[in-house]
Amino acid sequence: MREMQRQREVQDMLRTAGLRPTRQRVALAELLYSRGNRHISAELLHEEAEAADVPVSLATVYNTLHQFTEAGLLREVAVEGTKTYFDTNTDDHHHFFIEGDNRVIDVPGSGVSMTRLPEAPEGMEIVRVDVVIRLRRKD
Amino acid sequence: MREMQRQREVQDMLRTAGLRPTRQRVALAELLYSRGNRHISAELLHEEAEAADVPVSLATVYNTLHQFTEAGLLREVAVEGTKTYFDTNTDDHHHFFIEGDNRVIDVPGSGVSMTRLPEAPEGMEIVRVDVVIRLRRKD
DNA sequence: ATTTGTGCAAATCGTTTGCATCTGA
DNA sequence: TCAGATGCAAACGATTTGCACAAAT
Repeated sequence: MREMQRQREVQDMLRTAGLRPTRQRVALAELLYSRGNRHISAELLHEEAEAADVPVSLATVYNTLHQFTEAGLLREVAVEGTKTYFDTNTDDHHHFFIEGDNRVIDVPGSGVSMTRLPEAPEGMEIVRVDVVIRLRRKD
Repeated sequence: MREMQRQREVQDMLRTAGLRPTRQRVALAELLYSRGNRHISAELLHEEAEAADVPVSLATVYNTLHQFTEAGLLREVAVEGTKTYFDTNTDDHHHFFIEGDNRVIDVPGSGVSMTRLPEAPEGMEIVRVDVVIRLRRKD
């Protein structure tokens, strides 16, 4: 069935990234990548895993998210606040952040463009430019 | 002397913002605003206060920073990482973030400009746009 | 006098770490 | 076999909170 098919894909993805496809990693990867782009916190992913009958410790969820990030399968989103979000979309793109319900969503298409990026200071190079558009519910 | 002059200015600033000019708040405001624009963490401000012989508890530093922020005297800078930075420059401007030494600095002038800001999703309005340019030391 | 702010210590939250135990190649 | 992964619980750092005390109007 479809289930096994997806597992194999995920395993290959992990192997390609140089990560052993363990039970937990495969399960987490499936949760992450089987529903389009997501912006998820460690805690929420942990809950989803439990709900899906995949017992994983929170520590392992953190380890896994960081490994995926280093392997280029995820991207950390720098939003203010204490929580860290991981984005399954690693392409160059920007984010809306909804104050209040603390949700992160992608800016569709290339809705932002920058003209005149400033020069990096002496001896520095630009790693990435993050744009976060803070939103509030209109009342 | 100059010292008292500055105190009065700061007291007025606080009163105008609707905050009682208490000993601690005046002292913290002086530290914040007497040396040009700063990007400072609660912990560092606390240390500076101690060093300046103004005993303030860390809790009060946090309270004060948040009150100043609500009053529009400060702006929280959304950089990833656990620590929160407060910026004494509340104008519209963007930031460099130096990975490694976790420093935040202002992008000078209006070195960045955005064309085509995306529309806010239905029922939402844009509060602010934060741009963080991540830098790494060139090797 | 009344309201508002402060200090302290304990509590909380998200995240990381140490280490003994398991598991996949 | 055995390097590498996992789970657990304890450790951690930053921030917050509750409450008795102190200071500002």
